[in-house]
Amino acid sequence: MTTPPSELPERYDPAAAEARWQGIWDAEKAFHAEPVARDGEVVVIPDRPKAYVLEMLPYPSGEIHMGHVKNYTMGDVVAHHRRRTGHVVFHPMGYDAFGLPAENAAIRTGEPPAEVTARNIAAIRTQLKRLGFSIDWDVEISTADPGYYHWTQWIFLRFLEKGLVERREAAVNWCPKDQTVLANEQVVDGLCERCKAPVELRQLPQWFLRITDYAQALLDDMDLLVDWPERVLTMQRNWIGRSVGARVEFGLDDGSATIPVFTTRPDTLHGATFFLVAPEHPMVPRLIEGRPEQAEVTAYVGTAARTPLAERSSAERTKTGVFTGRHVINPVNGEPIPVWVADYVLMDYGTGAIMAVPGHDARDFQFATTFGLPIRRVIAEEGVEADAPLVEAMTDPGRLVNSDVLDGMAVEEAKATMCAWLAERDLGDATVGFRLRDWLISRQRYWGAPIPVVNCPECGVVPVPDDQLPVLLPHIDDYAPKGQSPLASATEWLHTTCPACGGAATRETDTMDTFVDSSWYFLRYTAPHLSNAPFSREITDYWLPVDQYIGGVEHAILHLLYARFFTKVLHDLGLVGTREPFARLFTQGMIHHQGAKMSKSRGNVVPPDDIINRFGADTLRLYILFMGPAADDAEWSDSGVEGQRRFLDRVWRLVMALPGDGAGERPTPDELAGDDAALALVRKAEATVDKVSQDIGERFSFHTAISAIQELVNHATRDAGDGTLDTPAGHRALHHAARTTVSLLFPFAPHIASELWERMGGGERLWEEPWPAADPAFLVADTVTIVVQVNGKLRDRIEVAPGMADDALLEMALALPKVEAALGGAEIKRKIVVPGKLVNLVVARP
RNA sequence: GCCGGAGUGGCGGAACUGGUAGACGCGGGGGACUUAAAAUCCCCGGCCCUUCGGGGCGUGCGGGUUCGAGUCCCGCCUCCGGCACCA
Repeated sequence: MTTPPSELPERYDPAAAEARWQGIWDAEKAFHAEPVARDGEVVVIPDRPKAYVLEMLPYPSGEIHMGHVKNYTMGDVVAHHRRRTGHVVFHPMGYDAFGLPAENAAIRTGEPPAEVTARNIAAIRTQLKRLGFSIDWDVEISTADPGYYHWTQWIFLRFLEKGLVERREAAVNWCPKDQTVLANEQVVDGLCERCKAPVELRQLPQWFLRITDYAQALLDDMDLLVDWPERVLTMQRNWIGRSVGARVEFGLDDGSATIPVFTTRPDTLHGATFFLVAPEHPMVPRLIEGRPEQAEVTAYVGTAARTPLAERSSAERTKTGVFTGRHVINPVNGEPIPVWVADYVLMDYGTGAIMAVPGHDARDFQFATTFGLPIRRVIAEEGVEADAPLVEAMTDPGRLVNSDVLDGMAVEEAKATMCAWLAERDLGDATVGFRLRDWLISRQRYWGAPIPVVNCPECGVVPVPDDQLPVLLPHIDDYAPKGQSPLASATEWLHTTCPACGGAATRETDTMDTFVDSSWYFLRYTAPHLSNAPFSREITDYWLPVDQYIGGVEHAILHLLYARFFTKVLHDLGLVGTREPFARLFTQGMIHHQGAKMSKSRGNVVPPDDIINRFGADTLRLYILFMGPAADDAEWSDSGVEGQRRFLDRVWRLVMALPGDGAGERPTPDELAGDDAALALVRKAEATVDKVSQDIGERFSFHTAISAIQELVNHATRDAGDGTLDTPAGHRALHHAARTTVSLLFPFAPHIASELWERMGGGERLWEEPWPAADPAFLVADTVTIVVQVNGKLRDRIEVAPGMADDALLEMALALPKVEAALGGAEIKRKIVVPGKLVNLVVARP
């Protein structure tokens, strides 16, 4: 659409109206909610029901995109609806402001990240305000503010006290381009999620949060997440990867030590013919010390360390390994089996060592075949000989063979029996393994919350005392990565005294993963300026859990798992009352354009500001929700946007052309009696109220809510145009339909709705007008359409009064000429009557 | 391979509990208004056949249950997402 909005007065002018209403809402603090924790204030907890409506906070890149528009518009519709249905609505906004992009800009331009970020936040805020969201701007936060990261550090120290923080040397994912360590979650297909450089493994001292301690709780409490999408729960389950099995101790041949393994198949222990340890296994140097194999094994370990992660973890790759010259004793039969080092064994899963059962594990089978190691059958299918040779690993169910006391048992029985057998002899026990790894939170970067500890040559790692928080980011001149944190170059900041002994010490120079910041932000909104605590228990107990959380499915694992973990720990520390942060979650689909995800590199981005400039914010809000089911991906269409603008213009014209009389309350059925068109329109309005309320309140089905409003507007416009409503009752019906339309439209298109509401004499404060409730008297129709079928095929329809007796319906149906023709004189074998719906006549098929 | 989700007109989609398939919107065709255009309004759009009354077929494919299936069951196919050398 290239034509500028007409200057004609009857045309709606979004620019003027939107600016005006945004000004009114701002001045009135229309969307501020209490309670919020403030220094020295007594808290009053409301007795009305609350609704905490939250959308995932944006990273302040400086520009919002259509995904943000969709996310925040959905949240805004829900917030408006809850507000007008009697809830105290908390609807805050903030910025996930630490992170690499601002730092990378600093490396390029030398401008401090804090300044880049402040400018970007201001730009984002302006764009969000242009969309007219009902956000409580009084509680806005930025995770990069010292007032915020003070408490991120404080929470870190609580984790430290609870033993949930660990500093350890570990093989970590290292991105050579970003010069930093990555969390497992940030490595995708062996590449850095951010810059796509191949990730390397490095042994470095790093900081971890022990999320694995909460693996089981994270699984168990999914029961509390009744309104989470199934696929998100599945993704988290896959990620946590619980498997039930056993820990089994294998003694070294010289009796000097035992090496534990984790296996999910303790039933196959008699089939273990060799033993594998990971190259990084701490026992490796001891195993080969002074042996002829030492040189070869050491070389293999070195090669494994240099092999890129993606290659090493590829299932297609041929198995490699090297014999250590040593043996361990299989505890079930005393048999010595050879110990090999193989890089398909992962040090950070299970115990870093496995028993190899080539007969019943595909990977072990391949290894045995490659290196000529024995393969033993211990399970046989029905009708297969116990010693039948295996040409591939047999992983199907069957009966145990060649397994002593287990012989003849089914797999499940054998597992249980073996676990009991091992436990009795103190050789192992039933246990559970998780795929989930501890969360690596240290980053060798500047723009993050400094890890609040001091490294003292005498005392080791010493936490910074609470009263010395926050550990502020120092000013530095050069942000370029050098393999260690740029913070190390701030010498004055770096050198400090040990809080424990007072001697010379240095500060920790690593900063925290930004996912730490965003793991608790939903709590800080309730106390954005509180200076002596991160939040107040009394107030978080009122607001939490978040009633409706909305965001992109790309956060299904990372952010949502971390935030759940944080909430559980804070709960166990007695700091919050809830075990889960987000009671209901909605994950939205992405907006595509020209067949692909919108991205700068593809050049297919449609900037929201452009659309607002051309059509107004209301049109954009309406269109983004009308595109399709909110959970699905949707394809951007310029002409689709125009369609929604046309709709708003139609609403505008409907209201502006309302007759001078007829305004007022909803007419009663009696007042409309005898005026069919007026009655039908009021019925339509009431049905629309019902439909829209359900679609917003229960179904998250915004596109059908909008179509329902469009149907009402079409109905009213049509009847208003052709004179059918040119009666006193008709005018009242028309006014009621228009008022209902505007009221229902408000959550989607708040500016034009407010403007029209005011022009209809409703005043300024539509945001707090009670949500309409349908009058049930109008929801029962005075006629219903009965479908008449013959053998299940539609033949005719009849209009009858509701509640007509079955016999009467049948009689009418049988009298229909079309039905008579379809029956063709055949005998009716069965008559089905569904009251209010249909009649189905069943005859013998010719 | 394992787990989860989805397949409906030219397009996005609707049909919520088994009961009128295609609401609403986009695009398309025709018409009114206009000097013309834009805007607006009206009409027509699943496919095939038709003597213009209507008839047949139709929701990825093949079966089944049922008076009746887009919806339920069984078996496939395709697409999307997650996990995957995790012992």
